[in-house]
Amino acid sequence: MLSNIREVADLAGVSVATVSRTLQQPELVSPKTRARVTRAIEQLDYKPNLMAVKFRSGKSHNIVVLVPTVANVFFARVIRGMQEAAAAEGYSLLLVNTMGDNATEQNYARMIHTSQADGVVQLRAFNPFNENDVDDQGLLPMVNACEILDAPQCPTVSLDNRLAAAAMTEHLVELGHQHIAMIKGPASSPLTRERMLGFKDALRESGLNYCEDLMFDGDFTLQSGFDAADRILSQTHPVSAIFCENDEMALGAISRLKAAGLRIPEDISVTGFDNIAFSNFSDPPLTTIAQPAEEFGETAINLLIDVLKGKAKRAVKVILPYQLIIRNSTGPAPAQPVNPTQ
Amino acid sequence: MLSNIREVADLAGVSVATVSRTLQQPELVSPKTRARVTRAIEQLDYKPNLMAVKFRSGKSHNIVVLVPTVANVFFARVIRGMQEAAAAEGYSLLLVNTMGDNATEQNYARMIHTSQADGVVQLRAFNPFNENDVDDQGLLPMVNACEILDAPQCPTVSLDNRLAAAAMTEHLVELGHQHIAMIKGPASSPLTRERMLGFKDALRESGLNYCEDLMFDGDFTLQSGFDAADRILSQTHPVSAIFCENDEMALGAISRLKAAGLRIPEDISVTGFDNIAFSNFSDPPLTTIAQPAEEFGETAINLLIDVLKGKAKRAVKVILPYQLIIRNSTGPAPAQPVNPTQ
DNA sequence: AGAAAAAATGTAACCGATAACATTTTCTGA
DNA sequence: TCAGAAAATGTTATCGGTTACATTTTTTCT
Repeated sequence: MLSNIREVADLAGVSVATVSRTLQQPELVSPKTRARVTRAIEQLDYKPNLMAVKFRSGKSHNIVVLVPTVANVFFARVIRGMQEAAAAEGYSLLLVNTMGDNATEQNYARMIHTSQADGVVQLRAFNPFNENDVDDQGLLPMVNACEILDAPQCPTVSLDNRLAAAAMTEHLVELGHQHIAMIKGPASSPLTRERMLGFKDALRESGLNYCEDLMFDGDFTLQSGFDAADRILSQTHPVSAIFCENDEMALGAISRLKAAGLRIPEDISVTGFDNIAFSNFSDPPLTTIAQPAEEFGETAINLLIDVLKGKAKRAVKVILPYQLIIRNSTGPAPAQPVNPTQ
Repeated sequence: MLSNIREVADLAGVSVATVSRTLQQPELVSPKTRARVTRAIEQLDYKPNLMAVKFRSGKSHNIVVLVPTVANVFFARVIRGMQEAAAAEGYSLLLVNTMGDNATEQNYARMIHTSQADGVVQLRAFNPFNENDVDDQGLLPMVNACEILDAPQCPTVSLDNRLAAAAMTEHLVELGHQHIAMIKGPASSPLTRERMLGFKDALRESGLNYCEDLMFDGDFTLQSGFDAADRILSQTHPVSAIFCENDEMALGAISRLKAAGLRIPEDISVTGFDNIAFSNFSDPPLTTIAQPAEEFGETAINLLIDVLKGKAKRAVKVILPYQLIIRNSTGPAPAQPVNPTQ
């Protein structure tokens, strides 16, 4: 059924080497034999066994992608970008849903040691490798995307989250907001820390006080945004705006705020981060920070391939641009901020 | 750096076969030698080269997953289910974003011929194989999930879309709706046809007329739902409810309807399909059909592994249950249906 | 104890391609 | 025309495991 290179060689009346060359370096084969071989290949519908090629070459042309969860809309876009870049270079993606589990990540990163994959793209700021895994250039076969992992041995593609968060905060401050709550991502995510720092930066620059009581925990899901808004409503500090660390939490929060009869943005402003498709169709459409998600994926893959090909001499850090998208979930601060216990 | 089986054999003072057996069928090796080998493996930190194993065994333990687009929230959940089932059985997923392109799908399905993958999970109703690809049981190394592909040679896991659509329609009819528009998916999707048939079934049973003019095309994206609603608003037939073939289009439609000043469900009811997370946090929360997305993925993978292991004697068709989830996007039909040109 | 059976281990072919090296063929130029 | 260079092609070891088969060791039973 499946023919191999020997059958092709026999049918074409040449040696296996000639068949291999016809496929790999056709310029080394004379036109006539090349034609004979090509015809034999077609006749037998020969397809090289890529497992054999990969085994022999020691290159699997597979890339492990460690994603906290594919259910996240932003990551879905990043993955799409990776897909395309990888396909263009002849690489396949082995997608792993890590659910944020370090042990799982280390497990899968080990696929490199078993030659199942050549490299890893990590979407979380966790390093599943150790010093022994660096190559001759001193680089890890890994690229870190979206979140910043403090590993000098690997290229990173990210966004200046601190600056972006500051820009968003300034937008709120300009609208007159003085009581801004924040719904954060999990504490384990450096992204959360960066965005919080940007938030603080902007408050300080504006002469506003940072209030620890107005920081609420979330986990980037709709439900967690909903729950955090619930907690915001049941505490005593005044609040006129909520800065959410991603769009999903913002949409969840809006859902809860509306259920409480609050109008957005008249009573309270809400902002997101990521600019997922839903944020443009919500009521109201969400003010958010656009990230070039597909480009994140694309860049990550290309950087990794550079490392794998030994083209990268040192770990570059790529910072992609963000964009503040102002829609209708933010408006002028109300005369009287929301404060349920008043 | 990376040690191979021969080094382990040398260190343990046994033959390579014994090392291999220690790993594959330990019961064939005496406890003492097994211990010696195990110690050598640890000392050398030996990891079998899985590319070699896969090549030799002819089984890649890879599964190609053809997804129209990972950006679709429903598919993201299905993929998560597949991930887990695959990992549990030692398989890896090669995810391919086909963007609905037949040529791309055939290309990637070909990974089976090049021994890069053992099987395919197809989330679209397109068969990238031909009759030659069936195994000795007469089965294709493929499982069809979500949409029903009319291929008797491959297992299918789906939902009774026709029945579910009918149930949803009945719900609207019971609320008194007599002018129901439908926003469909792409005509190329059999799912669209099934849901439309269910819609028609229910109308007929209720003695209502089916009106071709109230069928609108979409492509399962938010934007297409928005656009379709726009078209609904600019035509002349009265409409009191819109049945959308998925949640994303429903949310897009709601966005457009609200922009026109319509209240949901007081002026017009809207329904979705899939029960994605967003549908529970929208304003209003969406009445929809819940599908067990993760279970789809899980079942698909398990069926495929059965086929690959030769355990499946014939192509089974699994029908998973749906559930009508009634939220606040549907309500009693208004006295006067929406009809902008009136 | 010794033969037969069972268990443990070893030897080496093999999977399918690649590529180093060897050999043959074709081309070039005096 | 013929030596030498260049081009084309062939031969074969090799990648790292698995496994059929051969051989050796241990156990069992009379």
